Amino acid sequence: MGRPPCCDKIGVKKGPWTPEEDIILVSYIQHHGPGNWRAVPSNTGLLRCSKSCRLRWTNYLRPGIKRGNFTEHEEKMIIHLQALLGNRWAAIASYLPQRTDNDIKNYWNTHLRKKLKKLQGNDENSTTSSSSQSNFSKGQWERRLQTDIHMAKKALCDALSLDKFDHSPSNPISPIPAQQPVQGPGTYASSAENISRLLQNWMKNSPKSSQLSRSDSENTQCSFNNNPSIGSGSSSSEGTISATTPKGFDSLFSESGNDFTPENTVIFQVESKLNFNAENGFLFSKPSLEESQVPLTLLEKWLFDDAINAPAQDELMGIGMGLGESANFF
DNA sequence: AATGCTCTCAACCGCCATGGC
DNA sequence: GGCCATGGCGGTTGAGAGCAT
Repeated sequence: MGRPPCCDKIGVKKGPWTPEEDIILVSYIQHHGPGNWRAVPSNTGLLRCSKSCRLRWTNYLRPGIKRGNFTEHEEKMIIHLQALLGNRWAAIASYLPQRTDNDIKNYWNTHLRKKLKKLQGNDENSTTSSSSQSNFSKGQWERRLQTDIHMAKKALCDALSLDKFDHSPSNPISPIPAQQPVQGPGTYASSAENISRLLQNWMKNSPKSSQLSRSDSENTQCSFNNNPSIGSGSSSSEGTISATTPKGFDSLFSESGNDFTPENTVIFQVESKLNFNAENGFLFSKPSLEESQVPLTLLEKWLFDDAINAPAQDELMGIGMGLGESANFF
């Protein structure tokens, strides 16, 4: 017998999501939080399979997702990380806040791979199918580990400079080192604007606009009302910062979503290596890579000691293989 | 204006990992 | 330890938009 489908295909809708479906999904998650995807279709009445709901949320509806053109910095990051990690898009995405693995994968396949190919063609380097990949097999796990260690060091170094961190509510996601702030709706999915409009009325009647403080096993949360709760992500490196906003649910998609009051809640998805904790400052969280096998506390201590002795620097672009490739690329 | 081609990216599919029983 | 349900990930597809002819 073959493996049963993830959901029975009868009566399951496929294809593009409508704004109405998006609203239903978002409002459900607003109340229940992401997770238990199996229950989502039955609880919401959506004629979608659980996987589809999860994908729609993680790749499109989730707040904090940056859309639109990739910056040069992001391009470099992707190229370099791809050289180091291969096509492990989820791992790469964990280093690029606000970008989904799907986005990165698409961008790689449609833009960067082409660019690199072209570049390699100019170099008349006959090692097609990306020389980085052919080299990649050698010492693969060492490089991965090295990458993670360097990233972890960098994150820790950033964490050490606590005074640099802006705790003001107007900067809720500043733990993301040297990254752009969470984008407003301008860069949010265009359909979100439709949703936002549709939600205007919905919000007015919304009962006590959805508190999102939840014990979500998937995400690490910290609230900005001095009630931080740090959870341990079971499988994701993403952290979720839930903060309050006067704009209510609408602020998920509004420009001024960074204002906070205790009345309403907005979630910012922060794919950061750091979790802010009002009590401890920062908690270091391991990268989402499965290769982080060392118990975190030991690694933490080691990294911490090392970070103190080593000057903080932007090591990411200068480590591992493929650096020259990346550098020459631009 | 019509047609065909190319490109983009949201969504799907299938496999694997994990956790609970 | 085996089975099952569920979530996560990477590869792939296909609809639609944009562009060229």
